Amino acid sequence: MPETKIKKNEDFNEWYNEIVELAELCDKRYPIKGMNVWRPYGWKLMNHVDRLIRDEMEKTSHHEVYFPLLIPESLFKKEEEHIEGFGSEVYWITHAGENELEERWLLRPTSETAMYPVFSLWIRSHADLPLKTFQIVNTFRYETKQTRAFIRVREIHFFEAHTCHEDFKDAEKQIEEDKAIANRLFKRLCLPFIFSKRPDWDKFAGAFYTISIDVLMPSWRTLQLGSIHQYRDNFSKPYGISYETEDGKHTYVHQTTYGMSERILGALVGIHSDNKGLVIPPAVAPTQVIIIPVIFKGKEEKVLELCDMICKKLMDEDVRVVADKRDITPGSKYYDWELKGVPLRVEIGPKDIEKKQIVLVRRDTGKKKAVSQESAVKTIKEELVTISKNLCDNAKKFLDENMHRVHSIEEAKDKKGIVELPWCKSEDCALEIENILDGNTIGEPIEDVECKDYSCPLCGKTAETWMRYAKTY
RNA sequence: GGGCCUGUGGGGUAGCUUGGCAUCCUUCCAGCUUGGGGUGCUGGUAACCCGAGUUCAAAUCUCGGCGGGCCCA
Repeated sequence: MPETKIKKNEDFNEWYNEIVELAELCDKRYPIKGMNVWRPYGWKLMNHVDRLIRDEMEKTSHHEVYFPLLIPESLFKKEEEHIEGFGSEVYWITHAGENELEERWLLRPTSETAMYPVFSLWIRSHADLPLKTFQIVNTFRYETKQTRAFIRVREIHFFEAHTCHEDFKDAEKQIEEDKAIANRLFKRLCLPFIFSKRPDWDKFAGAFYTISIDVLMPSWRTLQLGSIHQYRDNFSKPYGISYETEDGKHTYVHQTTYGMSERILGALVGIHSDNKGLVIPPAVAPTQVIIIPVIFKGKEEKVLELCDMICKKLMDEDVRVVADKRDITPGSKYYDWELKGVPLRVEIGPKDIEKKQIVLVRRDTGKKKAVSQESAVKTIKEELVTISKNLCDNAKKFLDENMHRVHSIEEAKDKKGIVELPWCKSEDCALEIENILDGNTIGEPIEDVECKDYSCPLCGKTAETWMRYAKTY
């Protein structure tokens, strides 16, 4: 069996580095820190994730746009908190050709300040609302900390949805829709997650509030995969996005945004994969089924014929399938495709021709089974569903086993993963607990928040809700 | 923000202390062979991160840069 040198359960971070390179997801040898090359397989995988996101956007009447990469300094500076939050990590363009620019431009760290001046032109009346847009682009943040493939990078593959609404209430409805989108999307990715309302001091620069989408990695650190922001009219005022109401008055729109990145890929790799390589959920696997002909000299014809036939049948059913006819031994093909995380392998050899069967091997469990050629397509499609379910279940089990609702700091100290402690809503208490537990605040739960029988484990005041703490990426 | 480690063919390494022909495995290419878990054999391609310094001579010593990794705030 192929094995990584570093084992997942011994040194997760090193294992992760090894696996992204071995599986040819990205090439980290590009000579700028945090700017990695997407290799074909990694990019295909990312595109499949993007495809699911686009599907969800389509279903919910968001429209795709593409705004320029460069933003003039004057536009960027209109919202004070925003520039304070991002100021230290933007890349500036100061020169073009031989000339110094009169006004500096920056590479978007996110696109609010590029889009909103234009939204103010697009939106004139209530009939233009809601405006629901999204784009999938590269954004740039000058990261000074340690970078890590897909998890902390300087050029970010970024999904950002931006919406404008008549009032706060309608924007809140959008946030409900966003949560439903997350539920559907991450189910297909087999990634169980938690929503948390981030504490005020840690919300997005300029937001009224922020809801984060976090998963728990096998290193017991959380990884934030997405954010949903309620802006209220914090941006529409400085950027002048107003509309005429039915009764002829002018008022500012309320806005939301939704952001996700290639961190999803980092989570897929980290959570599902093993020491043999990637394990990719069928929904995003670039190849869902790999067919391996087992060829013996003189008998290859019938084997290849059957491979082609099964391959074609699966293609007709929209299964992403490849028949690997390379002139190398079957064993080395098994290694290759296990490394690449293909969910299901089909082996077809002379024995199978005789018995009118084919052999299926699952990537997640390694289990083999023979099925009749007649029912092959049906069984394969069922197996893909089963594999998905199994990946979901395993990941859910890990998350559940590592979420702890406790009432004292002492209890919290020896827990791995995410702990929830009663919280009095004071920033000082939360920051002190961060120190004691050597973790970070993730935020408050947004459901099941009842906590009135408990007191803050630090100051002793009656708790108003729970606060989650974890080590984070 | 602070500290430590590190950079040798595509990947992984030996050599560095004590300066003098760069080791081995793997990958890759060609051919034959093999084929239900990396088939075997033969041949071949391919490397000292960049710059400056010390020296007759630098992968090796010194300084700087860039890159990679780890730890602490």
